[in-house]
Amino acid sequence: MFQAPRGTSDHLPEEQKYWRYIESKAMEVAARFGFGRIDTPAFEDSNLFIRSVGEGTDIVEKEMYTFEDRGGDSVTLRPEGTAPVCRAYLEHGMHNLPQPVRMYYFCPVFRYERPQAGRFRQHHQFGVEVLGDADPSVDAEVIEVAWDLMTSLGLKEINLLINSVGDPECRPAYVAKLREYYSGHRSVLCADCTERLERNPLRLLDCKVETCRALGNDAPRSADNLCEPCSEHWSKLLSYLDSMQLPYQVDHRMVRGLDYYTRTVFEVQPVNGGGQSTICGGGRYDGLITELGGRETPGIGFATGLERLTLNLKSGEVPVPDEPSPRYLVANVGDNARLAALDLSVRLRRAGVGAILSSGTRGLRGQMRQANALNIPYALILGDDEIEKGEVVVRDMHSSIQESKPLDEFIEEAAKSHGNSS
RNA sequence: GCGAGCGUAGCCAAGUGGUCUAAGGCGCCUGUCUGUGGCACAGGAGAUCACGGGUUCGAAUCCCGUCGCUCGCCCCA
Repeated sequence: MFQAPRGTSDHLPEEQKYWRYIESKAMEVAARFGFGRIDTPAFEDSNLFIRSVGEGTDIVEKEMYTFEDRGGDSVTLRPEGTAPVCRAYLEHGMHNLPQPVRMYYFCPVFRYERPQAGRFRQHHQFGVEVLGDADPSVDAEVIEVAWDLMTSLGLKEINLLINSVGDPECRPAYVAKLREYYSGHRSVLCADCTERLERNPLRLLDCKVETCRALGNDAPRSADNLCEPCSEHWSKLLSYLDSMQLPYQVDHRMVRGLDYYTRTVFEVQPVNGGGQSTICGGGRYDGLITELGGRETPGIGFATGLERLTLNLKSGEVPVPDEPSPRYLVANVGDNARLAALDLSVRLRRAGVGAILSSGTRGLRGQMRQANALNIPYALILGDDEIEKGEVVVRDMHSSIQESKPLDEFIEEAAKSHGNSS
């Protein structure tokens, strides 16, 4: 038997209500904030991601689905959503549009990782990007989009964490300072952190080993070591967030794994989250567009994982509306009735009304059971008697009240009311 | 990539070497109710016990490998 590849999963019809729910809320929020949808290819030139995400990152080093196509070009299944959007911005000359350009996307993303709860090799993201405006009010707006989405989804017990990681002006000095601080405590660092000290000192801050955590408390803080412009950006952002009354917490330990982030970074995490709990992450990337060969263009965005959101909706017992069932099930008894039932269901559908033909190989009893199991509000019954009189029995499955109606009259009424039916 | 646990019908599961031609529950189908659902009762279908190999007179049960899932690390949505 075949099974879905490791780390991938099927989203069965019974799961779809969560996806529809998230998609509809996200599109609603995006529309409210003036974002336009963009869809980009599932794969891109490999160099796009190597350049943007960063050569030293785990994503590029060991997680990309990279292969040579039949023409000999190296292509990569999209491991994140921001770089393709930036590529599209450049390719289509969007700097000629009114700035900033606000876009959102839904897309699958692919990373070759070890699967775990909340971590997959193919997962799906909703993300937004704002390109062409460096003002901290844009940061505040994007953070508001993220928070607005989380709260409109009905998620509770979540934290909004923000930090500033500076820019190429001030970050090197900060990293050096950090390295110096930790070097003084080399003897108590865990093995991983000793390694990190050389490769990526920022990562020392979010180590989970107790002794390293303790050191992190007194470590130099990024937000205290910003250059003048970054510092001004940071303090303005904080004042905007305050006036917007967003319940943020500054987290000096938060660093993010993609090289392109500058200044503002933020995440949304469940209060009682485990290892892979971040449900939303993003930040500013003012250097990314130039890295991809464009003129200097600031940008900021975030992405959320639909699978993780779904997990949180379920564990938080957030009520999610059911997918609508068809309004009618057409039951039938006897061979003549089967044809008449087929005809009736066709006429209803062509009139825009949801109807399914029940399996006539079952008895009426079985067909009623089916209507009940499928949560269909009305059963229509056709038998020899009804056909002879040109009528149909309409049974309200909720109240169990049923009545005979002339067939044509019924179809006309059904067609008329389908717009405002439940 | 590292460490650990797990894998019995669509789902949840009992069973830890012979009594397993594998219990029970949910769901599905049928009947009681010959043209009427939700309840109840009865019956039925559905499992090469993840896959492959080994040990043994005998394996769902022990051993090895593979695949997959889960948890922690790493990383991230």
